[in-house]
Amino acid sequence: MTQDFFHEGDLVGVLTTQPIDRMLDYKAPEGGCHLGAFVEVPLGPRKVLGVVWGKGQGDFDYAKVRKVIRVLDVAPMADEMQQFLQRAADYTLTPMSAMLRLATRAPGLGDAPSMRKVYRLGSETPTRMTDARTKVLEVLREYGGLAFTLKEVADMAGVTSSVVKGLVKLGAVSEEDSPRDLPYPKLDPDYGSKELTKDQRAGAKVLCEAVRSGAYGTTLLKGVTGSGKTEVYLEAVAECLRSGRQALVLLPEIALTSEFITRVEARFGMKPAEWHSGVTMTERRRCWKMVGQGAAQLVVGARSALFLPFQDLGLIIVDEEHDTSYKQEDGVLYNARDMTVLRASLNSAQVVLASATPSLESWANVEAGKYARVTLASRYGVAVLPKMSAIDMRVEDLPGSRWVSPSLQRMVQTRLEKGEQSLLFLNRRGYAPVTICRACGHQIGCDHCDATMVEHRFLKRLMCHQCGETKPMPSVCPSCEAEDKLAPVGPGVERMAEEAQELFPDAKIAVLSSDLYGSARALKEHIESIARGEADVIVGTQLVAKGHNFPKLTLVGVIDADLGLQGSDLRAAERTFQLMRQVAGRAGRAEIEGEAVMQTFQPEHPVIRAILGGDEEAFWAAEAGERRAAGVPPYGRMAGIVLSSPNVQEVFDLGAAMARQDGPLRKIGAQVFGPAPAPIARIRGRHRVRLLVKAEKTAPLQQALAAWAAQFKLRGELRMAIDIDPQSFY
DNA sequence: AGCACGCCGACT
DNA sequence: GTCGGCGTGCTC
Repeated sequence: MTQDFFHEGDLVGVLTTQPIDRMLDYKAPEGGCHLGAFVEVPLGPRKVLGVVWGKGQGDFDYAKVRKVIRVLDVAPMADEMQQFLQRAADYTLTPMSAMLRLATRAPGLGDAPSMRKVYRLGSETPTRMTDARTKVLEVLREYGGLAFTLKEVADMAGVTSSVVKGLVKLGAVSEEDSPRDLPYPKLDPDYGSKELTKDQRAGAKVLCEAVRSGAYGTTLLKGVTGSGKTEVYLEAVAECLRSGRQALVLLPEIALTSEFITRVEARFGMKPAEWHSGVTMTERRRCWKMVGQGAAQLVVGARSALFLPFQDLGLIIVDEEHDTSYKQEDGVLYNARDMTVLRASLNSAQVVLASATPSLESWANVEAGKYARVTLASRYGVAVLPKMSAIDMRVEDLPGSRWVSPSLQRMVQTRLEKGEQSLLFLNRRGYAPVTICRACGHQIGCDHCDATMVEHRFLKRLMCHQCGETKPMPSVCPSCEAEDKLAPVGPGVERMAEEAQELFPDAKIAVLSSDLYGSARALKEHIESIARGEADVIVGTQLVAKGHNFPKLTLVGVIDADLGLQGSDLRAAERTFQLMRQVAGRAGRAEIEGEAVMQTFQPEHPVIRAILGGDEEAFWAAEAGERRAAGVPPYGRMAGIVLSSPNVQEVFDLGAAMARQDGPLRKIGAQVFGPAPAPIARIRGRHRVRLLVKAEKTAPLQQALAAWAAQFKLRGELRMAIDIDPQSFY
């Protein structure tokens, strides 16, 4: 058992938020401190935030050891939280100080609890009554001794604040100091229980029993849109609240929170705590502190809510678990879904991964018996699938620069005439074409990798983004030797929009791509206007799949269904499949029948066939088979290393040196690919180069990566980021 | 992260 | 001489 209290003068090891990747020894302050205490410590000329991580090392010149300045007035970090941060740091190869910064992302933690004046009914009766005074006293009497802020009282009574102040002077209203950070109102698990369908009841029962067990476990909750997943997992939340433990619901997008909060309020009578980048500083601080004191029973938030200081976390819901935004792509690189499972296992908590279209990782974990599974049938009985079919692009008569086949064009035209919406879907955003032969469907691949070559316009060459190999653009197809049939595939959404406008000159075309919007709000407004019908044809990327409801949408045309099938992005087939299923869910809700078509050069490909067949298990089995054969996640492990610098030469030189000196990686049988330009080759003036590392599932990848990276000193402006389990590959 | 220290080129 | 660029190292 580790020591959990330190007396004044004892040596303690403190982890600070400063980027020093080790504990520093301090002397415990007057009155001592607990293990896990949040403290302020002197560091050079500054005072910094830290956590008492354990006993001091005692290996530092004792005369130089300084004393902890003070213990902050917040709950100490729980032992499980310390372990969680340590394990997450080890897994993601993130310095501990950066993990601690993630866990202390609330303003004013060090401040004394801030106070404000509150007002309640006093004991005296004023000698002279006025209408305004009567109003105030009536309102306060009505709320039986509850305290309110000055503004609240004045507003409720419909008087000015000076009336209230006058009553304070007379003693008829009392004025007191009260902490600004108030506990969240109690949620009532039985407040608004809804009548559930038989299916939902069965699912809820399984989840509630798991919660009652008080042990760790993960359950995949699968149900199509409209099957009532939310109601089911809210029952698990209710059960968690009854057991007196805290619950956390993670949502992939801030845009979804306000609607969700409303549903929580309807179910539990009060609003839960909210945590994401959109909440105010004051509210953030309140949330952080109250979560730490156990005075917030339920938190609804974005992925970073996983790092809140829960005292007794019993349940974590990851809604839309397949959503790629759970993977943090800058700063500390972590996958919130995976970290959720880690945190829950350390807390003896339950995890519910909810999705209509689960990720292959989760599917594989169910298959392997690691996760339980609850499947909800559609509320409308048999799941309604839209008509799904393929358009064989090899037989379509299509000019070189066009991507909407005549067949698809006719289908869109039909919808236009009926006043319905069509969506032209591109599997990836930006401009990242594949070179394909229009005669035989052959895609030009890299000779060294299982990846397609990407045309780089400024270089006038083809380049492999896995290994960096380049070759000149061939004039005949390497497979069927047809001349002048090679064409770049994968137009950017902007190019698609142009084509759509030419094909449908009278239609209103809307482009929906995340990189076209400055703010989340502007994007949300645009989505809403499209949903209202202010577009006839939507040209969009992945974004459209994110749970937005377009009631008038009845046709989805996947422009480039092939992109996922050649290893350019290992999750592209999965995403195509998820999109198709989500369209299916939507079509099942609307009264009008939906239809989905995929343009493909490989209609006989097993993945395409599985998607069209509508047989999910067949799709996952086929996809799992491909990934297993390729040794990629979830059957193998990958890591990305991104090097960046304002100096192009510098990054490429280091990248080449790292690829050469791969001893530590070869020791564990891992392979290095690259360097190649990173997915986004230049960000804010910094050139980026990426290496990919592939290893067997059981290989000690992190240690090898650490040893490998340690061989290189980063000087000047050079930066290195290691991304375990990267999401994007293209 | 900051901040001091120190080593080298360019200036008063 | 000495001012100031920033590369290196330290903070308990």
